[in-house]
Amino acid sequence: MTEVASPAATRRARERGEAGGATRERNEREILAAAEKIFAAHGYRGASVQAIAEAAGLPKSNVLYYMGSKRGLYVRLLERMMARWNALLDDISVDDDPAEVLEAFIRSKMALSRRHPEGSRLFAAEILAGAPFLQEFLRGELRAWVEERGAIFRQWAERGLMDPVEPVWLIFLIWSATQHYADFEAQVLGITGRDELSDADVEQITAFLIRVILKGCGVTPPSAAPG
Amino acid sequence: MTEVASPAATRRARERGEAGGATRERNEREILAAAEKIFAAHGYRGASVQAIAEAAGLPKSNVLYYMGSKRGLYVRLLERMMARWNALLDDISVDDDPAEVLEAFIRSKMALSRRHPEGSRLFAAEILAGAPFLQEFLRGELRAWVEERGAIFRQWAERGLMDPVEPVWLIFLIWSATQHYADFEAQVLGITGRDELSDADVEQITAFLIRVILKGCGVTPPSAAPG
DNA sequence: CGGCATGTTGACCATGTGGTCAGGTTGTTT
DNA sequence: AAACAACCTGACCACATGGTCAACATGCCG
Repeated sequence: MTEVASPAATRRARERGEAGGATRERNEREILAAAEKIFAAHGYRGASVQAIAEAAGLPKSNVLYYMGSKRGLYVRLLERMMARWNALLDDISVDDDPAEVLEAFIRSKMALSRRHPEGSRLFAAEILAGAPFLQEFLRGELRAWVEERGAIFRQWAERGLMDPVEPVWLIFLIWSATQHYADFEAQVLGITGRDELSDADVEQITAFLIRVILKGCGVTPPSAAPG
Repeated sequence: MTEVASPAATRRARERGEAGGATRERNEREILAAAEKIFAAHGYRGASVQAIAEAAGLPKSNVLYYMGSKRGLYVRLLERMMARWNALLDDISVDDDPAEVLEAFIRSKMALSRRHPEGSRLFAAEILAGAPFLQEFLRGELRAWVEERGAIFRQWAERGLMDPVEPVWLIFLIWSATQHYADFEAQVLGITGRDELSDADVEQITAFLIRVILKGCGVTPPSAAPG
């Protein structure tokens, strides 16, 4: 009567009337989402494949069938997050307006933390552990990214468009301030006494950061630019 | 001939000519330091008593003999860190100078992160995991701490001593910016290409943060106060 | 239908986990 | 010396870990 041996996930998929090839894609997505959450909360060692499988609603064996190994799954998640990261503020030039660029930088970084809080925490946990999987990325791509932007900031300072601050510390300031709301969400919610931050809250925080950081660096907002 | 059964730690202690009661104290200190490092890097679940014992140079049984349980050890470490935290910026008043207070705030928070990077990371890992052991502290003591300081910031704004910024976001900004250099040390070192941050680096960063944040909030340094 | 790739999973394995405990050594007091 | 508490630790336990595998189900092609 009841189809005892029908795989749970496939059965569920079929009940929703999904097309053939969509199952794999859906399962993978669900596994990646579950894994991101577990790895973010407990770090690489603290996460167990069993816990990921339960969060994804699949047997442990199935998770390993799709992902090969715990390590492979973790690396894949890190790479996904680095790709999102790399899409940020891809091209800026010395001729751009500092105020606009810095505002866009803060906004897009804040949006990334808000859209992918688990990914952000996953990254944080990896760094806390000493970045065993990300050494190369940090010392290579990311370092170059920072230096390129830093060079532009410096030229802006020379042109008198902003104070002569050390660009690297400025970038770290923006990173930390924005990342804080994803990584330390539990602290933020506990102290503010809320269940979650609304879009309005986030907009208010973003505006605060833009205002304080731009003013703090002596960057004049575009509307007040000398004509 | 050789005293086979003499406990390793005790033997070592005696070789250094330590007094009687000092051994326990020394072992406890060593265990706490080792545990802080391991918990900070791998979180509560990811840390193993075995790893802590090895880092402390003691048998696992000995660690459990001193600390009772993994959980008890973890809680003890958290409490030690919260005590350090609570000692910060204990009493400020509306009549204090905003510039001096904010500078002292940033300086002392930066010093805490620098003096106890492992404790700082331990705290970060606990928050990343959703603060399972610190809910009470966050919603109680720490929240009250923030609200008290916030009230003073607000009065300063009313008196025109600083811009009317939301105090909570300002406190989070200072926390995140300072904590960053402990929690994300691996990232900072990777990007700057150094082995460690020197005292001079830290002083430079501290000065940068003080300058940008005070200016960003419209706080006039004491030397330039209207007379 | 038959055949083959793909998907699915319970049972299993070696290893690691937190924690207990018996049996020992040491330090202190008498 | 004797007695007692404190200290120390290897051996052990029940359980969880990441990963393998054989057995089976299914999807798709002819």
